[in-house]
Amino acid sequence: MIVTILGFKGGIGKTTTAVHLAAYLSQYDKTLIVDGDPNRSASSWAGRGKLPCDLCDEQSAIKLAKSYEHIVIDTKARPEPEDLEALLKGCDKLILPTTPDALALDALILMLKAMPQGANYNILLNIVPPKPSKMGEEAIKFLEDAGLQVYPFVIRRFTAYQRAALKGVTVYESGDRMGKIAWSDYQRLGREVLNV
Amino acid sequence: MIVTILGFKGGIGKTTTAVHLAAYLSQYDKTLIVDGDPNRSASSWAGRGKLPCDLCDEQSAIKLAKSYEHIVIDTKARPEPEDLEALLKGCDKLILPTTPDALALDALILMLKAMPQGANYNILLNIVPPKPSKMGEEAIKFLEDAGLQVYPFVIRRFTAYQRAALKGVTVYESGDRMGKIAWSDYQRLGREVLNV
Amino acid sequence: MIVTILGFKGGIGKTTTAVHLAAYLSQYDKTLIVDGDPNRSASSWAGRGKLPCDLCDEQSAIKLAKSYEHIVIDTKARPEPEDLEALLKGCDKLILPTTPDALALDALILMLKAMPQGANYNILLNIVPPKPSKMGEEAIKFLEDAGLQVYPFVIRRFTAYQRAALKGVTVYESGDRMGKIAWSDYQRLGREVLNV
Amino acid sequence: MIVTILGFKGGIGKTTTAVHLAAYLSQYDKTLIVDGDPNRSASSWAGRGKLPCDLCDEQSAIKLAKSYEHIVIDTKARPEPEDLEALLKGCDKLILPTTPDALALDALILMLKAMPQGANYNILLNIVPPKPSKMGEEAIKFLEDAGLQVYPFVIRRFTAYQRAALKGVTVYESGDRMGKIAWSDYQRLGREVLNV
DNA sequence: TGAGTTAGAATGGCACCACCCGTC
DNA sequence: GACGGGTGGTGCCATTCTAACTCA
Repeated sequence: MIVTILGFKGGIGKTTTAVHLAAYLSQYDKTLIVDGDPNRSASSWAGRGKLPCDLCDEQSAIKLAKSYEHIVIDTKARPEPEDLEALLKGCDKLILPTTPDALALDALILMLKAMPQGANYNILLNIVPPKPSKMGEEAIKFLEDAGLQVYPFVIRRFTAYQRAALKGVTVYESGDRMGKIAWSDYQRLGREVLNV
Repeated sequence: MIVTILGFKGGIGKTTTAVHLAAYLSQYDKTLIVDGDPNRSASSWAGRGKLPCDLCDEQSAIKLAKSYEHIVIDTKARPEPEDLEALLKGCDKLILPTTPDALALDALILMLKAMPQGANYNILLNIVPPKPSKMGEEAIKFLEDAGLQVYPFVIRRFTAYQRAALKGVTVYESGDRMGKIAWSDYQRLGREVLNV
Repeated sequence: MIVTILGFKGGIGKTTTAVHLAAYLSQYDKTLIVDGDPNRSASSWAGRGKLPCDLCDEQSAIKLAKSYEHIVIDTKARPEPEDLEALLKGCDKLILPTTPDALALDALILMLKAMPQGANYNILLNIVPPKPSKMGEEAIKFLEDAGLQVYPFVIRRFTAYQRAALKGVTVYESGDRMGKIAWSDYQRLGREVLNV
Repeated sequence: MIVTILGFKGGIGKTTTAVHLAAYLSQYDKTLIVDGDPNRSASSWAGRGKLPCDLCDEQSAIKLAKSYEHIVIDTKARPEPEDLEALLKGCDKLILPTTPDALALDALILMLKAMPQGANYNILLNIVPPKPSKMGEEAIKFLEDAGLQVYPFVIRRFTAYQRAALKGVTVYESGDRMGKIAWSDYQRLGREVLNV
């Protein structure tokens, strides 16, 4: 399965999503992360420690692809509208992470106007403030009302992710107290992705 | 005074910084925000409500500039290295907001390698988690150790900013409980900017 | 019990009455709202949030009716006189909400001339201005003097109803400050309806 | 000038608007109210007292029209979409009163989808709660954001209107304490109508 | 008829409490 | 395991304005 993580702007946890989804998939089969981001964020993550899956850049991806069962592609931010069609064709599943704030949601809806009908994509609410806040549910409701496909669950905000990035590992292996709890969010996403 | 807000990646509160710094400056003199971001984030903010200062795009900026005492420029993310020199010459002060996480700091240091010596810039730690967390101080220490110019204070993370963006006003006028406290962070920044 | 809410003109709180009476009845038994209004007001209300009872249109009503203990029918405004007899036969109780202003009362009396003798109906004064105003009592006295069957209590006017409609819930669950007080009016109506 | 008052649902002050706008126009020229409402609300109003302008039904309107400078038409509620075009052609100005609650606004927007482009119409916020409430401004903002033509002022809610209807006169002549204040709202509307 | 008084509704402000993340 | 702090919810006070009553 080829999963593409697409971000329309920076700072919405695109790389974190790619790394942890790949980590989940690698529990079941050989998985490769393709770091297509100009910032090389995923490579920077992996370079600090040891991820449970392999990583390469876009150039090497074509050659390596045939050896892996699952491929997670971390694309560059702000794709041109003409790239959208090609991105959709080149993957089995397109995941669009976003933060639940107004500016990000606006930019997301603007970009999705160029999305072809019937595309196999899903919006993923990311970096959602902890429970007293209702931003996550409100954002899901807002996007659903706009007729968009949104995952009915969210990835919560935890400091553990930043600490994991610093160590170059996943939250599950970060040794952080909230690591297991944070990991459960990505287990939920992983189950959803594998069921399709 | 012309202040340029430069972001090397998205989601680090560039627009929030531009809007609130301009709001601070407008207390003392006529201030203009130039929205150079391709997402038109500042315009989107202002369009929802009423900001205490005027706003225009880059094209109109040249004509309007002479009528304003202070100009705050919200640039596009990920400038090309060759743009850096021009940006520095075109302003009195360059502010580079960043979040205190490892990935953002890495990208920032990477970009600052292309920065000319003696440039009049300052890094601003933004969206810093609340006090039990030491991320803000650690990031400041890390950047100072790397020989970079960092403001010795930070802008804290508050939900009030997102609510203010939704209403199209500054946190000070958002009526939010933490609005005044959040505003005090930008007062600190504003004082620092005006003293130079 | 089948309760029909009949309005002779728009804007007299017919849908609000149907929704809240159904919510009261659903505390005791399974209740269904039948949205017979061409504007689909009740459906619009329920579509915004979550009502404590089910809802269907007139076509589905026949099939669903047997599964419910109580049915509240929100009819279309301005029924033809020949529909009156059928409406009366098709329910256990007919409630005619009206506002306490002269124009609405005139139209109501005009319509009730076509009402058969001995019919099991009751007029409900709705959207009554707050207490310094005597419109509610005056309207009740006026209708009683005209020999009509009027409930001896009223439903007061509150902004909470509009906010509840916006949220798609009942006033009791709207979280509004006056919500509980407004709900007490419908509790009074509900008790009266169940006692018959 | 021929002004048509069109209501998509009942209870939104259509007749009150027709009567008071006609009263305003009759200060300057001979004015006729055409009572096209099946409830004969305007006739009921006039029948109780004395209005400063004449009144007739739709049948007599054609014959009487030539003797009057201004004609205000009170149409029936819930016009069929195919009537819209004819209504627009048959008048110089179309006024659509509405209350500022969510249900009425929804129904209004639904109806305006059938409105031809470039039509000379204006929405009038009517029966607006007194000042601590922000419903009036919010409704205006909501309708403007939807791209509709709304008058930038509102007609406030006053009990004086109901008392005036009972007496069969305008609020200005009702002797009510708030009568003059209420009348000023319709003066604002009348000036706007005559300027066009 | 006009002015002052009182009751009640609606918004906005502030203080208090519960919950949970994040550090020690 | 304990503490500090942000976030949301509830309840209370102040303000403004309508609507009715009373007095001159």
